[in-house]
Amino acid sequence: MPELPEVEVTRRGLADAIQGVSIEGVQLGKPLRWPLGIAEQRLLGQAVRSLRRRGKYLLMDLDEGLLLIHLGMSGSLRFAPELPPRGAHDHFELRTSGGVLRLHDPRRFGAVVWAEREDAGMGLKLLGSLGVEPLEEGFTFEGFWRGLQRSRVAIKQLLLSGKLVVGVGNIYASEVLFLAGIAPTKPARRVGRAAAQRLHAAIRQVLAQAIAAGGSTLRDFSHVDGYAGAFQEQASVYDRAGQPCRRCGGAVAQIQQGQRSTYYCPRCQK
DNA sequence: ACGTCTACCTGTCGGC
DNA sequence: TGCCGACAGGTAGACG
Repeated sequence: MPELPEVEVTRRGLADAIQGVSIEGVQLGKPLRWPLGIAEQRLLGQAVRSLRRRGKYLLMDLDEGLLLIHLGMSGSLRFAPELPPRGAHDHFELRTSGGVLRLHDPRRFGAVVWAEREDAGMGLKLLGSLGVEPLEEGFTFEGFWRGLQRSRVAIKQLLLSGKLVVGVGNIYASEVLFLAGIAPTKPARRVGRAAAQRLHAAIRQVLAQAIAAGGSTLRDFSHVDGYAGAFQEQASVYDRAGQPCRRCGGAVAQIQQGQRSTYYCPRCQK
């Protein structure tokens, strides 16, 4: 579920409501990817100051330190005055003065980790080597171009790695390469300047559009999968193996790259 | 430093 | 209907 757009949509949906609430209780379910890293007691009484995002991590600033929240493959967050009784896959919960924040994550690849600061200790470990934010000023074409030229890996895998630019997950990697007309297997350093410009623009465009679409379908957080459904109806190639390319009519191909599925149109992407 | 692979976990779906 | 393998939106950490 969560690539950058979903995480950002989640952030926007929660930020205003959660700002200023104070933590009154902490409930843990089964272990997530890492331990919380702080005694639960120390969170009690702390106020939530803001909710930010870095890559696919949510950063919840507290009076002391911050919580890094990652949704992994299957995580979703809800925040409401009251929630139904906790289920088998609800593995983290904060009871606050303004409602209950709950992480639902069946596969438990997600994480909630406390860090004293975002640029030290666990914060640095998790956030320190992330690439630039695709929707911020720092994502310049020249920087992107230099990054492409430094890498010999297939362009799809470079995008997915998050080392150059964060937030492009497995769905959007296929989608942006289709939009830019670049074969996913092409070594990054072999992508030409004009194609790189198309790709740079496609990344911004696709992610921004997805956020806008997610914002409209996920606004009330009652149907958690609303966004994924909406996006996949308009996907150009993702999960469309064998179906006609929307541009040329040829069959969409599916291959494996680094144990992940990639979809593309062999005729439109060179 | 770079590229590749493994591991973590549960649910779902297609084929037999 | 039931079982079984393949696969799923991520990424740190280990290894060569």
